Amino acid sequence: MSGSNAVAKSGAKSGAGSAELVQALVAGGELTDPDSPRGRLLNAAARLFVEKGFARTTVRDIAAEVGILSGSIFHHFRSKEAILCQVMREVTTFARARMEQAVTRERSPRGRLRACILCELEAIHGRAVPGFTILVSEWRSLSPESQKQVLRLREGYEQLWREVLADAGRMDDPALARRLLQGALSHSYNWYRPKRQGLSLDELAGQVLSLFARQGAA
Amino acid sequence: MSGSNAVAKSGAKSGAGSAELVQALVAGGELTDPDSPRGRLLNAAARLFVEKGFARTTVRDIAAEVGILSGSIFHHFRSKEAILCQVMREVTTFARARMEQAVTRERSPRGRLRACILCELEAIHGRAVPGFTILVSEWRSLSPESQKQVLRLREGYEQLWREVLADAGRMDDPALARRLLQGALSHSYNWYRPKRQGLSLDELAGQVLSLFARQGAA
Amino acid sequence: MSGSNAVAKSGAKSGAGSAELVQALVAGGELTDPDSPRGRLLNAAARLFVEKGFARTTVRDIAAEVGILSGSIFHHFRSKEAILCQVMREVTTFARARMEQAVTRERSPRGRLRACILCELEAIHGRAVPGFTILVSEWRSLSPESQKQVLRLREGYEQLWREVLADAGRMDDPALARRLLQGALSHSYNWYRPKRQGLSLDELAGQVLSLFARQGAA
Amino acid sequence: MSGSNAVAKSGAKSGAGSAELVQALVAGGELTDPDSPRGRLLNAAARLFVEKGFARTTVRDIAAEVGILSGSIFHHFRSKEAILCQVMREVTTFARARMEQAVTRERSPRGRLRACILCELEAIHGRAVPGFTILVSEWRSLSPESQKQVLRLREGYEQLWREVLADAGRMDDPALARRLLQGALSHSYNWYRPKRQGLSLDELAGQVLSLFARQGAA
DNA sequence: GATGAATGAGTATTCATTCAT
DNA sequence: AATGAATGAATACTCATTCAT
Repeated sequence: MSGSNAVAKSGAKSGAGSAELVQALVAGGELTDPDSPRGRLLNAAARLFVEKGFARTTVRDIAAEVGILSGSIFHHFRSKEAILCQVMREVTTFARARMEQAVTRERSPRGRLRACILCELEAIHGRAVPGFTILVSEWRSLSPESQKQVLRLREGYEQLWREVLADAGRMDDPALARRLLQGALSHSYNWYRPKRQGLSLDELAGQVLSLFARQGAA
Repeated sequence: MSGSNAVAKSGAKSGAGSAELVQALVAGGELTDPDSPRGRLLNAAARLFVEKGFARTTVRDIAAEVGILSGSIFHHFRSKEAILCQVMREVTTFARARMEQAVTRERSPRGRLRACILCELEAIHGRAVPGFTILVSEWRSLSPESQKQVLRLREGYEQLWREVLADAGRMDDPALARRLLQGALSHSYNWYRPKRQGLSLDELAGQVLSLFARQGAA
Repeated sequence: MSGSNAVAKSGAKSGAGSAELVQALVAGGELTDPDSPRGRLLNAAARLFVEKGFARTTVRDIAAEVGILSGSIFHHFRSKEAILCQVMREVTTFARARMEQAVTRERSPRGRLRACILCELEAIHGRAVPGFTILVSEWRSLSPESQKQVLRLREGYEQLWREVLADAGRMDDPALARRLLQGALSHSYNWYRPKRQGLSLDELAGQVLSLFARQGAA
Repeated sequence: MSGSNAVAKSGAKSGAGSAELVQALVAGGELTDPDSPRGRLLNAAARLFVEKGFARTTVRDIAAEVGILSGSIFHHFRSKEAILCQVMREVTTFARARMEQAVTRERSPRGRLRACILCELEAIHGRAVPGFTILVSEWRSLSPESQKQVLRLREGYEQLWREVLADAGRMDDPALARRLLQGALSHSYNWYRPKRQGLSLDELAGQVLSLFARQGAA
């Protein structure tokens, strides 16, 4: 999903090396080459789904975005829903790989938790991986079968979160904490604007961390 | 919005007296009588918008739900969007009145915060006021003009939240705290099932409170 | 059809005495009393049909114009088309009576022709009888049966025109002349604006007369 | 607009060479090729608008006329009104080109006036260019913006008329004369039937000419 | 005579999808 | 792989008309 250029431009700390990560995943067959026609289609769709929502995005919109006609899309994807599904799969794959990388770099439990928070915030706000928010916002637009596919891929991502959370604090229930955190973070898409608030994502991550794990555990 | 029967059934602690609240608001012209044709339409629409989303709900669906034909809907509302707007207005009005009531009953700052959290959780999960979640999930389905109308009504609700938050703890930024909390709570619609988790809304409110304001401030 | 007030206000030469004419026709059962509910309905409908066209005028529009609800219209008329038909009948009846009156007053053939032209221009431009233009513009909105009814009433009006034309000039074919004249006059509804052109209807009648019967015959 | 076959069939004097004229205008991008799907749609729409009126013609009617389904129309035109607008534009373009051609052929002022009259009569009665009458009859069905577009194209046509009129007679006001003439001619659509009256369009043009410019000016 | 609610057939328009070229 | 035309079912919305109260 992630356009290599977008990654390059971001310059975010945990985004360093994202271009290489994409290349590796493409090479491993886990991601579609963002420079292929199919990859460009996925990127355009992801952007539009985020911007206007799945139902309000037409295949014509997507086609126009990459400069082809709507009919031609169906040479690449069986259906509009298949595009959404693939976007979600690739977003999930990439977000997971990226978070694993980020977590590995950190040594303290609290540092790892902070890395997870920042990673997800960056994903939500389109640093490196456009389309992450639709995993939540368009979940119901997916057929049950597609949902299962994506859930399988998502498993590891959530597992990692829970381990980091369990490790980081004295919370009784890491799964619950994850859920609350997920809601808090994904909702930030609706209000966070870096320019307007004069608050960087990194700072926001810090605030979230201190609010959720205030007593300095770990 | 809230059908008096739904309220009666809920039996939730802070829901006590909701039927009377609805009656008072209807009498004051702030709410549509849930037993009028228009009110039944609003209730049905709210339920469907929550369940399937605004875009995937057809006016036929709504009409069928109350046993009329689709064309007849436009005797009561100018457009499908006007229904969404009115649902949001009434949900907002009711949620605000209900939270004010609940907050008034509490004496300690922490008690008031807990009351707010519980109130919003109950709203989200359809105790007393079906349709609360679409304030977030379907916000973009509303035209800018309608958004302004709803925002004006929402103002007081958010103001109350910020006051309670500021009062309850040592958070530097009540507005930020509110936003994170709002995301965390509203996302619970996607995962919380009272039966499955063996966790009551009241208990969940407690958990949220302890996570967000752990060190026992206030 | 003709509102007595409109007539009173017009002050046009040949319009003098229109109020009395209306009263006489109402008394004779040929016209609906413009102050009765039915008459007000007909007047409102006539105005709207002229303004927006029959197809684009809804029964709601008509009802709203006289301050009742759309359903109530059907206590007065069987259908929307019945309103159009009745408007046309009354317009025709009145226009004919009015032209007979005007022609009688003139002594010269040319004077009578001029009176006819002025009469029709006044009818077209809503002096005294709103709705005259729809006799042409909405003719096709009428069912064949209704057309026949109106045609029967119109007969005498056209007969009078042809006599006056035959009498006034050396035209070989008064019927043809009438048709050309009718088109020329009725089209004036689309472009003639008394204010803008600084041309009174009376002057316009003069111009038309000199163009159609230039050599001063009669 | 004009199907080449229709032109070929007409055999009217001034219609000679109309097929070539259409071809030239199509080549110049001023007219849609009447054999393209879009052109067939325009032709069918023009005929139906003339026959039943714009409001009473459904897109289904138009689609059925060319053997497609109603939805497919919107592949070619943004809206029903866009079809009306394009019909009017093409009718105007063609009528103007045709009249210029006809006027050029004549040497005397009176001959040129007669050519204009005949040209417009032929246009009105569907010789060579179906849809001309809707320029008058459906003018109000057009949005103000579309009206402006058509008016711009019509400018030259009316300019030519006024020049020919000014040149042909001693009329004080060519613009007024044109308006009366336009009304007289366009109304002929409602009554002229070549078969019934035993009057050819050419003869009718002569009668109109002698009525409007009787004294043999020019 | 009027109301307000409902009907039901009809409207233009949208859009994912198909397919011959 | 792409095009352009078409499909066909669905969409929101309109409106003349009916009818119990």
